[in-house]
Order: sequence, then structure tokens, then C-alpha cells
Amino acid sequence: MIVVMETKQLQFAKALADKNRLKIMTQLCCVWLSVNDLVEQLGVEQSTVSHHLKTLKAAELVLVRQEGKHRYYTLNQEQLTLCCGMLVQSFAPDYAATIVPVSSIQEASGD
Amino acid sequence: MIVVMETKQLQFAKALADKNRLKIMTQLCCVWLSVNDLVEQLGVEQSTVSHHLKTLKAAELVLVRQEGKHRYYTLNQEQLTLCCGMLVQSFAPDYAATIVPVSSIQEASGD
DNA sequence: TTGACATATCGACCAATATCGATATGATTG
DNA sequence: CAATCATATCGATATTGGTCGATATGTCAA
Repeated sequence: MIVVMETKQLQFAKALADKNRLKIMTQLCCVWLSVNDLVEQLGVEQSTVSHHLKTLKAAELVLVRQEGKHRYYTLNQEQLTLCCGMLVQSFAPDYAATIVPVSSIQEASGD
Repeated sequence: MIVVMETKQLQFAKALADKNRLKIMTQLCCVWLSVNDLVEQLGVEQSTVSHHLKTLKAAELVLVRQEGKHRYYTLNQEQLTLCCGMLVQSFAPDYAATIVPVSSIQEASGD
């Protein structure tokens, strides 16, 4: 269980640890964008954007929806919140109890 | 302001994005350890541990205290909590209001 | 000051990964 | 089916960053 969390935390941190991926996440917050939309806004090659999206997808930080020839991505706010809560639980136990009631998030994510 | 946060978030994510640094953080949670203590527990060279501690220090994720010839490190739980709150505010606005009251953390950190 | 110990820094090497260009896969339309 | 557009994957290259060994800096005791 703890090992699983450590792996998840590493994957989460690595997913965030790139300038362009953070930019992508910023762009994808609260909206659905196609890969080409992101290509235009970031100014890097399409293959690069796809590569980053794959990394974010592996970390479950983005959701995908196919529509016609387009694939629309958006940020997975719930997963991000869970990961942050996990970090606080692991590394800030003095704050975890009062600040981040992760249990309530987990309840809300029952699917 | 937003630019500053993005830089901070990148630094935070990069600081966490290494297996050995996560191990160090785990070891330093709630306790003060010397560099040599960490060297023994991680099984890597002292120079490597110092290098990681420098990275964590730059991200303000550890606190240092000199005592005799030893330097004792511990995890900065408050900073970690702030960074996580910042991430949720930036990338999970739908959750930020109800789950992570960052303002209360900032109040508690007034110095 | 000298010696011993603890930690930080430096230089070199190597592994991981970001990027690009080219190509393959997949979806839609005619 | 062929043509076109959108995205994913692949191979090569460049850059970043982790690691080590050696050395420098700093601290304390004799």
C-alpha cells in the first residue's frame, strides 16, 4: 500500500516536472482542447505534444474524449486533488488532519 | 504573480521527481537527521545525498539546523502543504474551495 | 595550529528524457 | 476504395540531471 503510494507520488511528480507539461495542464484546466489546439498555443511540434499528453494520461492527470477526427483532452482535477492530498498525508501529517480531508474526496469519487 | 507560481510549481515538482529525494523526504518526515544518517539509510554516496539536499533546500522543502559538526535536516511540512495547496488552486479550482482552504494555511504561516 | 570528522562543491560520466522529423495509425468524406 | 485530416508512434539527437570519486570548506578538539 505504501509502496503503491510512493510509486504514484513519483509518477505524479514526474508528470508535473516539465515546463511544457505544466503549460499544457494550464491550458487544459476547465476546458477541452484538441491536440492541435495545444500545438498552436505551445509552439512545439505535434509529436512533442502527443508525447507529453501520453505522460499526463499515464498519470491519469488528463481525460480524453474522441469526437470525429479530434481527440479532446481536459485536466483531471479529481486525480490531481487526490495526488496532492496523498502528498500532504505522507509528508505533512501535522497538517493533513486539519487541512486536507482526503477521505471526503475519495467518497465523492465513488464510481 | 501567476508566473511566480508557475516557477514555484515547477521547482516543487522537480524536487519531488526523484526516487532518492522522495526517500530522503520520507526519512526526514517529523525527525531531524544528519547527512550521514541519510547516507547510511539510502546507501548512496555522501556527495549524492548533499546534492539532493541542496535541491530540496532550494525548494524550501527542508529545514536545516547546525549542531556541532553536524547539520541536521528535517522536512518542511508547511512548505509542502503550501505547494500542494497552490497546485490544487491552480489545477483543481472545482475542488480548491471546498477541500483545501489554503488561506488558513497562509494565516498560520505568518512570520 | 594541527588533525580528525562532517558536509559541500567540483568535474566527469552515464542514464533518463525532451525534442524533432518522418512515418504509421485512425477517422471521416467523397 | 482513395484522399485528407488528426493524432500516435518511432528513431535519432540533444539536453537535463543523477551518481560517483576527489577535493575543498567548515567545525571542533587537542
